[in-house]
Amino acid sequence: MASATPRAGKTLTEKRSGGDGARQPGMTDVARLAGVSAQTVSRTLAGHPNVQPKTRAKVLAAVEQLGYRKNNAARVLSSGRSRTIGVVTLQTNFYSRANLTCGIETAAREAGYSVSTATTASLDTAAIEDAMTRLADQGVEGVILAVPLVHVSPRIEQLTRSVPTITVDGSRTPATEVVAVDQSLAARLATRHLIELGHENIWHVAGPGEWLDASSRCAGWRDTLEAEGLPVPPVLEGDWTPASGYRNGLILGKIPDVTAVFVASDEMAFGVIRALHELGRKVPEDISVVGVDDIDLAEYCSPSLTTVAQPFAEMGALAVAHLMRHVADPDAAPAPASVEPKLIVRASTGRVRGAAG
Amino acid sequence: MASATPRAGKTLTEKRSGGDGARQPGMTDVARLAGVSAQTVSRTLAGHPNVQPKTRAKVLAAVEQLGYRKNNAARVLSSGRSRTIGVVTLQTNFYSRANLTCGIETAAREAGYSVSTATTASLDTAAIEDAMTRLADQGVEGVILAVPLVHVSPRIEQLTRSVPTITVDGSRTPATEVVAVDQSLAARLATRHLIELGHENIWHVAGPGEWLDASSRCAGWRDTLEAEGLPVPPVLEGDWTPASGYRNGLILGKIPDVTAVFVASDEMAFGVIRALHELGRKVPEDISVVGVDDIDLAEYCSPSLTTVAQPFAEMGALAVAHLMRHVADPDAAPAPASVEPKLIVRASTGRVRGAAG
DNA sequence: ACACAGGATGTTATCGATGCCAATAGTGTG
DNA sequence: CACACTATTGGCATCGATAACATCCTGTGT
Repeated sequence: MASATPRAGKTLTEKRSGGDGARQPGMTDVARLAGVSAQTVSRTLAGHPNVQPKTRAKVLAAVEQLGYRKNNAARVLSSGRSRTIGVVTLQTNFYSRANLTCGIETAAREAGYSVSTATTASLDTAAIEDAMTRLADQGVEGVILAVPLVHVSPRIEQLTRSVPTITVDGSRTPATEVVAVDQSLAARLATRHLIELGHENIWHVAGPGEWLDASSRCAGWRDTLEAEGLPVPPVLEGDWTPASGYRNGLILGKIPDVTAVFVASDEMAFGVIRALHELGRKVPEDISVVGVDDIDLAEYCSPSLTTVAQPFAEMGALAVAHLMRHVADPDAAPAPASVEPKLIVRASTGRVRGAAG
Repeated sequence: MASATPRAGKTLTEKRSGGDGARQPGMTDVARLAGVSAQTVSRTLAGHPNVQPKTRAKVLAAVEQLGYRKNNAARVLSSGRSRTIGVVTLQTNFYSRANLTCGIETAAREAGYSVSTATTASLDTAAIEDAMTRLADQGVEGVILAVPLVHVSPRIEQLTRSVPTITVDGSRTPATEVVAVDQSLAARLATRHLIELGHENIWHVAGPGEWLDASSRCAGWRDTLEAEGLPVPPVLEGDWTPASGYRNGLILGKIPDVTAVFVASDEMAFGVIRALHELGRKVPEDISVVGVDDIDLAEYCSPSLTTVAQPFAEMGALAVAHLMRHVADPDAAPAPASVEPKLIVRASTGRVRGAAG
């Protein structure tokens, strides 16, 4: 009986052959063709310095000829490094998400890393745990948590301890660095702008309270008003959608004294403006509106939207940079980074009616 | 001399220990603790039926106790299946991209697959080749090409042959299935709607000519006009951005006879409307505007935008379904799928002025 | 009661690349 | 001219899980 060994060899062949007998060439195949050892092939491909140009050329030629491609799984298994980072985002198609992941992807690629995404439908601790677990199981070297964490569950805590994690615009966990836009500053810029235009009754349509950036913006708005000795009206809360902005706009438009609104996102601001329009209150003549994000459309609605721009792409790059540093040296001290937002004045804000020119 | 073997053992330990001596438990550790073989652990975790409940329980308990997690790289290497699919998209933050990837991610997860993304900055053949190569090197089992391919280079051809590929809304390659929205229908719906409102001079602001969906929409618009015996005005071309819509809107607004415009995307439509507004031409009283996409904001601008909705999320799911089928049976005959868009009438279109009521 | 089918579990080889160490070749110095 | 030293290259074990094969054990039919 030609039992175990030969049979295993045959099995191998069958496994690889997708039906046509061809097999992906391996490093050994390349090595044989080039007349060197597999090890030398590995070194050549890894860009190791100590390889003679002549040898390198031979190897590269063989690689070319066979159409050889490195097997990623094997490389990962053997080296223990996956060269992949994971990104956790919300499933919603917010402008910010699209831009952020874009910046992350680009920066990661430049650092020689791949990106694996895991989205979560909700801010549920369980859902986020699940997303992070999926990434961890995939063997990512680090994770960028682009969701606003409210509670940090023990499980998440544990995960962030075993996998370097950077939180973007979220709450800070003990083991996590945070890269964030200074949301409080964004709110102050917007509110101050309105105050400078003479407004004294400035309302706020906020994002969901569970979101850190929503509450930061709210706080920034409140602080600015209080610092100026202006009244702080009740907060209206939306869910980031234009529809929620619209609903709140309908409420706002019926309140006589309101002359300005700081809305926590451009999308909601669109809804607010729409509602005000329907109620016959003109923007900016009757009411000034400021948004946050500077989405592409902000400049092209009527009136064009005054807003606070957030450098999403740069944030993505920054997050990757921090993550790389953290991956390289897990013991490095966390260095939270914050990026400054920028006020962009357009046509949706104006001097309060009747105010001194 | 305790030479080679022991030393290698030590190396291992050092490699794993991230400084604290703890090591990720492996399958053998679990097996030892549960008092079974590694194979049984594997079977249990793979949900293999032939495992006694008692044994399964022991294994699961051991897994739990050690906090064991399967090593993905090892699994992939040994099984030859990565359970990962790749998605190639453009870096631009178009609404469609965000929604599509969302649908893909969700569907993939439900099918037990992970998603790895690769974005390309341009439609360059080289850039797309690069993105696909990155994914292929990562060992994805299939690829969803969510970019509109113009030319299919030999290299891409070759890649699609070795990796099951589904193209979304792109041109059809020999080895590729296509899942697409019927863009021509979208254009016909929009154009017919305008015709029914009495418009006879219907212009079109198209997307970039290299994009298949742009040219399909353009063709659908042209065909409909010709079928009705209406004049076919010159095509204005934009680049999907609101800014390009604005530029074309400025041109359109100065042409006296124009009473309706079919714009190839909502974002451009916003720009067009904005320009018309600035020129003092009212929408829809003077000019009716129809967009395509039904972005979230379409309903909340003034006037709310009549548009043709595209079921992006469903398309993503459909693409994944087709890909899974293709991965399971690479020899299956391609079955192109097409999804129907839906006209959504809002306030940016109206009867042509002076037309019979 | 015995043989046999079939379920449950263990054993072995292997996936493909890399890290460490050994071996060899080539260079410079006293 | 010998020795030390370094630049190159090869050999071996190994990462952790799985497929195929071998084995053992239990229940059932005649």
